[in-house]
Amino acid sequence: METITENQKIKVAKKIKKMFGHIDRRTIEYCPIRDVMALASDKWSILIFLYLGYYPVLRFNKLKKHIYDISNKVLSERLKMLEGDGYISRKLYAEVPIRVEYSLTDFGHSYLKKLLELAEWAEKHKGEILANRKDYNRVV
Amino acid sequence: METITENQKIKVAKKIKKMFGHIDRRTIEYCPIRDVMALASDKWSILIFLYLGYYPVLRFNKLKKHIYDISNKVLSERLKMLEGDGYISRKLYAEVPIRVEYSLTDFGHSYLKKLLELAEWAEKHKGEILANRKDYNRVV
DNA sequence: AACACTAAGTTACTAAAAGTAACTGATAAT
DNA sequence: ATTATCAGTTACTTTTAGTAACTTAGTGTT
Repeated sequence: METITENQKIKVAKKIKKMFGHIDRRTIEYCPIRDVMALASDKWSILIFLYLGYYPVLRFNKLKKHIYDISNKVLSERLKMLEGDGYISRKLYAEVPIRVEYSLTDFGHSYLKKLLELAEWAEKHKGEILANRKDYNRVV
Repeated sequence: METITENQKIKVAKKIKKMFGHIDRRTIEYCPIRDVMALASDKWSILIFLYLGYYPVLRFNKLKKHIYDISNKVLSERLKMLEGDGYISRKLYAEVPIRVEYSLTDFGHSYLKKLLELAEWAEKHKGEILANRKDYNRVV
């Protein structure tokens, strides 16, 4: 694992301070982490971002087939919310049967770029995690 | 918003492909996104990471006070899981009353570094999101 | 003409997860 | 003797997620 110096830890703490201002007040007033990330870092949202980053345009059922174990209900909800926050665009073709195409907006791509780095970290470190993973019902 | 070029989009798609191999098979076999991120990008986990990045050592009730609206139950569960996956270390002092200190491991700091970039993105773009946010019960 | 078929969801229902509030256990201070 | 502390746990309620059947409208099949 890449070692992290004390200096880097201090840098991170400063960044968090800068970002939050007075960190504790921010949680109560308005917290972008809670507001923005709750949707955008949701487990299903992440997969939607990644699949739409890989396949530029996907229809509802294609996306569902890729994620394979998401329900219509939740996929539909997440797509609406992600559309509502501007990450995703939805194009409706009034054909028969109906056709709907989903794709990332530029805003969505901007987010995905950052999200991907986190995903790459996960991919890189999955081995460590699985090796270390312990039953989390500790004794003491 | 920073514009994203078509070239950058293609780069992202390639990275995703590289990361997943054949993306669809991976979801069914073992997917680090699902496994790792489901815990580490959870809405409460994110706050735990950020507070432990800001305050290097926190006791249970202090952490709870900072996050302020997390329940004992969920905080306890998340801490166990994050400890189990190696992000967090837990030091128990058999004093009276009992004292337990939580802090990030180096592994946890390594993850936080990446997570922070995503959080900074959220902080930077929260205005746009709130301005664009639409009631997600669309009509058509 | 009657029937199944399609895509993109919605709906009613059940199961799982999260939130709430009271409780635990050992000790020290009042 | 009562109250307080800390780090949780437990039983119960509420919210969220998962399941499976249904919808809508036109097209192709029998």
